[in-house]
Amino acid sequence: MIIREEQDVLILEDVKCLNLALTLDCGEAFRWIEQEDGSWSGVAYGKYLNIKKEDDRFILKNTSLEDFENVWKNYFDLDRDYVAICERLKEDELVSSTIDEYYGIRILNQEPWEALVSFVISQQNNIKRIKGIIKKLCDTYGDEVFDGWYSFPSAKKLSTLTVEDFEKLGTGYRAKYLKKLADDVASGTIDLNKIKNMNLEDAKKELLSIYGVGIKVANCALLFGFQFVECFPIDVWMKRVMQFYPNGLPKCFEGYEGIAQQYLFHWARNNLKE
DNA sequence: GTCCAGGCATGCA
DNA sequence: TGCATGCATGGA
Repeated sequence: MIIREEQDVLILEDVKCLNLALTLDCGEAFRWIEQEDGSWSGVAYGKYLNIKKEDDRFILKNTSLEDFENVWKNYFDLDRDYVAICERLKEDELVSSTIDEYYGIRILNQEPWEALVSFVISQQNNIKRIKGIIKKLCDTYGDEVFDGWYSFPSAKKLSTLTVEDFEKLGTGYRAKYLKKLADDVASGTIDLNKIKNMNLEDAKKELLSIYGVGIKVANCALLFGFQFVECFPIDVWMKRVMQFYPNGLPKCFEGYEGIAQQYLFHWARNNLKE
C-alpha cells in the first residue's frame, strides 16, 4: 500500500481486494452514498471523505494525509492481508464461488458507538429503511463536518432526546432501546472504550447485557465496531445460508469468520430471495 | 390487505 | 433451557 499527496488529493496505490461498492454498500455501514461520478462520499469518526477508484488506484478527496493515517487506513482495514485470507476462505466451495463473484469485500472498522446504535436500529428492519433512519438521525442531531454532511451524533447529544424524539426518526419500537443506550453511554454506566479493550468473551457478555442488544446485534457490533473479525452474525439471510453448513462452519473460516460471513450474506441477499 | 426486513424482551413451560 | 408472541414502520 502506497499513499501520496498530489495537488489537493491523495492517491492510494497497490491496495488489493477493495471493491468500494461492495464494501461500503453491503450492510456493514449505512452512511455511504454513491455520487454521480461513481465515487463514494461518507462520514466516519467525524471526518468526511470522497473516494473513487480510477484504474488501479484510489483517489481520495476532501481529506488529508493526517486523516488517512489516523482514520481511513484503519477504517478500510488496509493493514490486513485480504488476498491471503480470501485464498484460505476459498477452501470452502460456496465461499469460493461468492469470492469469485463479489471479490473485494472488506470489513470496515467503524466507531463502536456508531456501530452499536446502527445495529440496534437495524433489528427487524431492512437496509433501505435503516439508511433512511440513520441519515435523519445524523442530519438532525449531528454536527456539520463538510458541506451538507453531518457527523454521527454523540451519546451525550442523543441522551438529551426523549423516546418520542427517537420515534419521530422512524425507529419504531426500538426508540426505547436507543434512549436507554444513549443515557447509559453518556453517563458512563456503559463504557465502550473499556469494552473495546476486553477479550471477545467479556466484550460479548457486556454488550448482551445492554437493553435491546441480543446475540445478532452484539455480533454485528463486535465485528464492525470492535474489530473482532472472528464474529459471525446470523440474521434471517444467514439462517438461510446455514442450511449449506449442517455440520457447522468449515475449518478454513477459523479466525476470519466475519469475512466469510460478509461474502455469504451478500450472496444470500442476491440469490436466496425465493 | 398481507408479508417481510442484518431481532429482541417478555412470559411461560 | 427453549419456544411463542408482540412489537413500529414502510416497501413489495
